[in-house]
Amino acid sequence: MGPLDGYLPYLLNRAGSRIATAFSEEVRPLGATLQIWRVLAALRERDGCRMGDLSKTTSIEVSTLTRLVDGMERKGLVARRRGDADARAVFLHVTLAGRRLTHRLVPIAERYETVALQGFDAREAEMLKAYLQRLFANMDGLKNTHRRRG
Amino acid sequence: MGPLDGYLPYLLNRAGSRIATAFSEEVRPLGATLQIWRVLAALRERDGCRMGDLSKTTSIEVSTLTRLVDGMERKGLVARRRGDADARAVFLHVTLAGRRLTHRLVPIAERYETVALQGFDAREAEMLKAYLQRLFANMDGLKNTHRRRG
DNA sequence: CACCGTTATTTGCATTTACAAATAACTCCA
DNA sequence: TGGAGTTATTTGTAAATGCAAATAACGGTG
Repeated sequence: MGPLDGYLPYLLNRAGSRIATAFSEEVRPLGATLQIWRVLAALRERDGCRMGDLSKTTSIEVSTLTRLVDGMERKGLVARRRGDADARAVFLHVTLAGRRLTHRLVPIAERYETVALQGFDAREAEMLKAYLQRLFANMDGLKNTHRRRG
Repeated sequence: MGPLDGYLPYLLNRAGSRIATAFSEEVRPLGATLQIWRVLAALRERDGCRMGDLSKTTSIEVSTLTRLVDGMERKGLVARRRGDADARAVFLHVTLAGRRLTHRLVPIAERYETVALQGFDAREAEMLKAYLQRLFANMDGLKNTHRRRG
């Protein structure tokens, strides 16, 4: 065990990408991808949200999200709807097909959560999650610090 | 706070990508990228390791790594060396310029660790790291399960 | 030694990604 | 009302990515 194993961003990335690739591989036969799942999961939580919000909750860059949503629209999973109060905004809605796909993905996602947390008792799992929330909040705090100061 | 905030892979990805983008942005002026840092960090721990090992420790897909290393070689940061015992293997070595860049990146990386863990006491930080190690081990356990069974 | 299956790395190619610029629509204020 | 400055999304374009196929070299066996 070298110094890397004590370096938090490394541990974070290692764990995250391991889950990501495993999940991706598993949902591919369903015609889904990890990014598609992220969008569907976000919409499951709040349907009809705008591109910008979706970008924030999924951590997918907006321009990337645009094209991802293009594809999902072509597949009939979601539908864009221009805002009527504010015509700049675009609201994204899941379609029936999208909901069906979501229903197939949810149990897989749940299983991954279970597997990832194997050997954790409830208290430990909660602590890990709370730590990750705090970590994120810390990073969120200095958002744009680097650019804005210049 | 919706169900997503209790979903571990989501929290992991959110925290990880936030750190990743912030770090990337910061090292860009130095002519570095996050991926370059990952390679240099891995080599700092163990110089002269093979492409395959490097792929594992950095979580960068081998074919991606090949091209990344091409670029780093062009920049004079690393040097490939064909194995003499096994001519299939390629061993990667940091050059002087690579070490110099590493020295400039290390303090930045350390700062990110500090910022990410702001408000954590030593015990909490250690627990978080230990949890992430366990999480990774859990995922590592079922590596390739999906494909091999077929 | 020649062949076969395996392993390490690279290459081909289509897709995904990100930054920056463009577009479109808003708000505010003179 | 008519800019000026801002915000939301998309598009242009170059680079990064990942899968699958290709290449190269290994180990063992006949």
